Amino acid sequence: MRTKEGNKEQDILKASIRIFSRTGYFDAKIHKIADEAGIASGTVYLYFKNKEQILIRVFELVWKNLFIIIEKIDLEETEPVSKFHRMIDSVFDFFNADPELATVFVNEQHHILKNSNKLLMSNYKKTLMICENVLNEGIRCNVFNKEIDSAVFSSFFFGGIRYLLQQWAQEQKKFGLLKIRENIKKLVLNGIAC
Amino acid sequence: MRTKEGNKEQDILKASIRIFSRTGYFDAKIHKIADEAGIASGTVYLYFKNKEQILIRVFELVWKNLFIIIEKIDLEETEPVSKFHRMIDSVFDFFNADPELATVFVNEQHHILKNSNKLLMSNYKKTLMICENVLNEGIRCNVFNKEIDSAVFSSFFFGGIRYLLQQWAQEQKKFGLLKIRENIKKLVLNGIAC
DNA sequence: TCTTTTAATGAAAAGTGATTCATTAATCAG
DNA sequence: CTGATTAATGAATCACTTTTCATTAAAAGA
Repeated sequence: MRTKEGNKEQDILKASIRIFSRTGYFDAKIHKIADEAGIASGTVYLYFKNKEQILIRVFELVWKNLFIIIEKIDLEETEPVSKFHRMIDSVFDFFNADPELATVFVNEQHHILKNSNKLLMSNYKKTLMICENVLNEGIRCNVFNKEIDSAVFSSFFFGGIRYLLQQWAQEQKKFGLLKIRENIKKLVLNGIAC
Repeated sequence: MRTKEGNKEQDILKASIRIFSRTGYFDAKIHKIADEAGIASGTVYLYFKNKEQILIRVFELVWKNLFIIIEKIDLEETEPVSKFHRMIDSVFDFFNADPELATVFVNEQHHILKNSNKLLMSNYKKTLMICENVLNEGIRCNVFNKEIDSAVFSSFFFGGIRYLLQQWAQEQKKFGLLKIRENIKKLVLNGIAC
């Protein structure tokens, strides 16, 4: 019998991320993705049920990886402030390694949240929960301000990082991610007031 | 001759915001928008060249209004910190008045930035510029931290607010916008560290 | 080598929804 | 009341993409 050569599923995912980041999900045509992956358009359907499943798969993988990263840090560190530092560093490292993935992650999130699947949402929520807990831990230990609401903080924080990543990945890339990272840490920990 | 009754352009815009916020731009069908506006689908094309122009119009109006609001404050206040407070308050007030608009604004921004038009971009950039200048002013007056990069700050700040608005407008609405607003001010000005 | 089995292809079908435009409705001026 | 003018309609068209599937290609085992 004929055997599969290479890993077409991987190829399709990689090609999709490239095309999605360039044109956005809805302007991304299966035909283009297939071209980019070096296969025929019909072949895509041997590996994915439909176009939407490709996007869902991308997000599944992202949130699975983010969860693994964040959970590891949560278990390894004890101090809320150290957790905070390492979590930011590693999220930035993760996206730094793949700017196109960052763009897709940022831009298509709302589409995903509508048509969410359970596996994905579970990792998404678990990850956000860990972050919220870090803040609550810090408040208990008296290293974080009692008056900050952890839910509001998490949303603001994630949203801010999302947008910065978008800016960085999409066009400018003027400022390095390292500088961004340090600025955020400073801003969040100490505020902007002198 | 027959005369126009009511303001169908307004009706279409209002209906579009409702439909866009509910389903997202790409799943929003002209047919549905027409239904919601109480007109026939063909009528939409008497007022807008195509579907995309409706979305662009929505963003034009938002950024025009935001610019007016922000510029007014910038001219009226002298103190960077007071500017900061009033700007946040009024942006929140603006979206508080129309949660559906907030959702569209947050979710479809990336689509707009791709197919941008000049008028829109001009107000968008001018508004962001004012905000960046407020920070720079503050740094000069020694009320804001010298080590914060104003471009990074602006992006983070806007992104954070965008995401919070989305969370608030879309589903939960558990936390009131007022509480969110105060939390953000505190967080940004003083950070989370004790 | 020949058969079997699975992989891959890409032309064509099916579906979709944006947009057009011939037609109808309403209003006004004379 | 009639003709002229503009507004509105919505069925039909058109453009376009996803998805299917009959066909072909490649590999493995006999």
